[in-house]
Amino acid sequence: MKGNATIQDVARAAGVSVATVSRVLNNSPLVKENTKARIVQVIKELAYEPNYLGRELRRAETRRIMVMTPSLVFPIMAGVYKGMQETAQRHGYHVLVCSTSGRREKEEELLHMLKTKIVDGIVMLTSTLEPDELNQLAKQYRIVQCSEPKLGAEAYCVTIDNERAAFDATVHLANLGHRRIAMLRGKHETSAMLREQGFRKAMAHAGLTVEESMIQTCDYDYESGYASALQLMGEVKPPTAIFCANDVVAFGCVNALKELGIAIPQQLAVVGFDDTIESTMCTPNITTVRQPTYDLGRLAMEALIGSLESGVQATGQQQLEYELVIRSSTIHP
Amino acid sequence: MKGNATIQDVARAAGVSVATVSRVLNNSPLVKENTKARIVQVIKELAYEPNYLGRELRRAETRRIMVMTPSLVFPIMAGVYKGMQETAQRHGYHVLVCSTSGRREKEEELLHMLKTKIVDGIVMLTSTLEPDELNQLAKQYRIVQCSEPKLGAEAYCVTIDNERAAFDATVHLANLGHRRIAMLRGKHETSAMLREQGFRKAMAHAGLTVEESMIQTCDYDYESGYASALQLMGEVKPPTAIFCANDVVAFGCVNALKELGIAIPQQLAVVGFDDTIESTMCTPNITTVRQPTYDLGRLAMEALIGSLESGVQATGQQQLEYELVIRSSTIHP
DNA sequence: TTGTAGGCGTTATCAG
DNA sequence: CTGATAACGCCTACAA
Repeated sequence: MKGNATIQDVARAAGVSVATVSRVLNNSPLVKENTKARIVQVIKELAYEPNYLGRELRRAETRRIMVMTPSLVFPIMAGVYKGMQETAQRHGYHVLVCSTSGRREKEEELLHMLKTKIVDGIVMLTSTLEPDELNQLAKQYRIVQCSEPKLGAEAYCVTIDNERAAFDATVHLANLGHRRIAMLRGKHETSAMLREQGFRKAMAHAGLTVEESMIQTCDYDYESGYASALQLMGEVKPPTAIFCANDVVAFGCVNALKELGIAIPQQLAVVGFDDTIESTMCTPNITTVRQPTYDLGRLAMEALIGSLESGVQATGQQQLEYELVIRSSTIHP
Repeated sequence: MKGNATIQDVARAAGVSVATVSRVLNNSPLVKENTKARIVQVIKELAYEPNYLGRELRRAETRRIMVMTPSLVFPIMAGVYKGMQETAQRHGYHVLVCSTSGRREKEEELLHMLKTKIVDGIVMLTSTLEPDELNQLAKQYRIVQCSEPKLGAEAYCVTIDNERAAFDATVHLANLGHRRIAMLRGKHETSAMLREQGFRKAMAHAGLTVEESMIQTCDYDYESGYASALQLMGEVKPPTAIFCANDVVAFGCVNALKELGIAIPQQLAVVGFDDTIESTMCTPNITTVRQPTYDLGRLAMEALIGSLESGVQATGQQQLEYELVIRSSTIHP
């Protein structure tokens, strides 16, 4: 198996210099139709494709952007990816979605691709970095955050107001007469913390007390929701409502509760987060907080690309509107 | 914002040649501890990171592999990705998972990364290429297929025996006494075709006739399953069992049937495919065909890496064992 | 309109 | 052990 053709081979075969071939490759108008045609012909014959490593090294840019995600299978990401992809494409950039699986080690490996110039910049949907590590990184490399803010980090971030969203969701439950409201929160995410704050404020606002056993930490998956619900219902004074970290967790709760013979929403109400397909797949359908996923992705990408073109790191926070979508897991139709 | 340091800068600052710095970078044993320490120190001070474009251009390899998938959110992929990732890592390769969203145009864009040397090879979980296009490509570039074979393509492929799996699933339904069995099949995938063959053979084997209206084409998502079920039940002689393209589709069916007030499995049985988490989330739990996802990924990756190291394109087919997992969507507990 | 030549950052060969 | 120096494949002044 022979190596592939290079620009030299094309030049030789076409009887021109590499410069002229390069011009054709980049459709410079300075090439005579005649010779251009000949070169195009040779390119086809040799099945020549330019080696981008050479081009990118020379141009000192790859026009590739990495999207760093905690998981390839987070349902909420679908819309975010779309917003990013379409935006990047519009600007002539290519997107690589890479998963850290939530592991620091994997994240460092991915950041390495930024540092070693394999990508021009990164959109972070997750990070295990400390705020000052992130600030340090942002001095030399282009980074923006999306959806999951890092408090104290200066890199641009677009999110919803997680605290207020959680506040609203909790108030919704309180208004329905619930007094013992539990919360299943994520572990390390900033949003998890902000939402807990919102939850606590809403409880106080409604004149309700928060029992610490009613706030549990969970992973963002079905099994975790299932197990946590069993745990909560095993308490001496179980809740009558559960506010979940996301829709899949809520789904897990619902199924656990069903198996316990608990009627939803009559005996117990469940609220999810994100408004992903799972909230509709579940019976009963899940009341949830809808995030503007497409715009989250779009704005993050626009900020990054702007930063790349201007050469100055993007900063600041931006908050988009969310919507509480009420379904039958909290209100009996 | 100044450009980042290069190997030259390091060499200058450390008072050595670039060659020596390069040796340190690649931990050659030929460097005196002394000078090595000094260089390492300078590297740290300058926050120097090698530019991989330069390295890869020189080495003529990137040690990156692309995994081309139809969708980032296909649940079945989770295990496949894992098998690939771990295998690649073990061999010192890096994996990029890229989605075509099922679009030819996007696929070509990704193949471009192969042709332009941004990745060393590709594992295809999907393709819109014709067999001979694929064969042509495999002459110049390293490609393997996983899970979704392209009939007539010579590139290595690892799968399960889709026809036999569908045969078994259908026989399972026939053995339960079902005579009007419907099938929701995928659109373009080879596996969809093979499974239809298996379905038809099983029907014949059980002495049952296949009515063409009982074989419907669908997308691999929830909504499609939901809509298809409604469609099937609207036929003059609706089925008493439905064999679905995957678990999410089966989930959609189940929910549609529930809304129609049809009892599962008493009045109608449902079989899924893949044994993803959704088959357990659904009530009732879904009978399904479990694929050896991890090994599918692992073997595909091993074949590709072997091909990369040997320089000769991998060929041949490999079939792994599957398992029919029987749950309550077909048999009342 | 085309060619020459230098350089992007790295590694590898070959002397010393 | 270390240092020049020539690639790797491409782009782009600058010349012609």
